[in-house]
Amino acid sequence: MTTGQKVPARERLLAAAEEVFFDRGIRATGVDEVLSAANVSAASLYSHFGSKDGLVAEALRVRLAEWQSVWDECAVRAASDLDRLLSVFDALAAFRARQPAARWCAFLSTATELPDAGDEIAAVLAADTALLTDRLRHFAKPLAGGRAADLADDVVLAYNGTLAAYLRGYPSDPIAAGRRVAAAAAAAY
Amino acid sequence: MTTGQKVPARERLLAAAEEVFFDRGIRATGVDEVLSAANVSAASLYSHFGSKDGLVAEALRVRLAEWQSVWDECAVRAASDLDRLLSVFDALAAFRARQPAARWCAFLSTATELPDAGDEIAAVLAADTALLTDRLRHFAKPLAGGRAADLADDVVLAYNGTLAAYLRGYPSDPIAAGRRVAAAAAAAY
DNA sequence: TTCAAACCAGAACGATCGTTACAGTCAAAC
DNA sequence: GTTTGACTGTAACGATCGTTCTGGTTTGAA
Repeated sequence: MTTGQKVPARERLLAAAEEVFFDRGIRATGVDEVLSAANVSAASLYSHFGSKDGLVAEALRVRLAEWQSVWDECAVRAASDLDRLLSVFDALAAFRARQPAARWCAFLSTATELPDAGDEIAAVLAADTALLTDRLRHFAKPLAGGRAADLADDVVLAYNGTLAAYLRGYPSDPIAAGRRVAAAAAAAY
Repeated sequence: MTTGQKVPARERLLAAAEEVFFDRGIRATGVDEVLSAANVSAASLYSHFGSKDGLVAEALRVRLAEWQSVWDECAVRAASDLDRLLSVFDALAAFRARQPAARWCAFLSTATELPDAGDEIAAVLAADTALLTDRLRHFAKPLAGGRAADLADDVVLAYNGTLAAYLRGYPSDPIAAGRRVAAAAAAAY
């Protein structure tokens, strides 16, 4: 079943951190829970990441890279300009399938839980937003021309709404509703 | 300037709680900060509310009542069926004008910060969502008829997106973008 | 065999947290 | 004048937190 080669402590830590921090909350989860979930000693955590915040920051960076690659695949598979614009919702569906227990969005929930987060963490959150806006503006170009930035704003807003819908528990099918709203917005251009 | 009559400790506590909890975060703010902001002793807090969570719950109840009354005023002022449906965005603008420092939505941020919140707190969050869906379904009736529930879902999603936009810092004018997206969704019915 | 690196378990640290206890002050009601 | 209730400031409690320290085990290369 398993490959047999031992997974390094660093990777076990990152996997455990993604699970417990983003499912159960960063502040709600003590370092000890991460350590026992990863079967790792405290010394390993602090030698690899320096602090709890350091681990959070690295876990966010990993997550952003994975999210970007999932979105990549979905975008190239799009059959039309509109599908490409809306591929962010397909990517979200694919991304969430890996971790159904996730509360909602790791980046936005971190922004809520750590309002005074250091520069390292804030930079990842900013990178997520930058990725989102840059791509959507690019994808919106053939559909809205000079008003591509406005259309991208609309899609980001619908995407935000989909994420927050998981937190609120309503609407019950966040991705379907988000995609429908984004499509309606695009139709207005 | 002031009326001269002393404000009871209970009200001072609620005012301070709304300020510090919803601006700076619940978990990030210790009880001591609330006490000194309200100029109140610890014994008063615990005799009035029993616990920090009890204070949070009551502050949320107050906030929900105020939000509902602000929305009331905006809804009756609406000049058309569409305006009435979109009045939730006017209400949000009016509500936020009172407390510009607020991070984003007190209910959704509480859901993020306190994933294991007790029944008392969870009930207020559920009541917020119930208020939102019930009203929007009612307002959507003359516009979408039998599909009023679907249109209400779309508006809730756009509303969610507007709130999360404050957290993300994008789009830069969350209310304008949310209203525009919700209007586009309504036009599809 | 020796050495260095990676990792472990476990105890302990200082700080902060929510909460309680104690003793005293003040104003209004009887 | 006394009593009552609301409130105060301060100190302390136990728990939990992030972090560090100590000492030992394993592993692979020199």
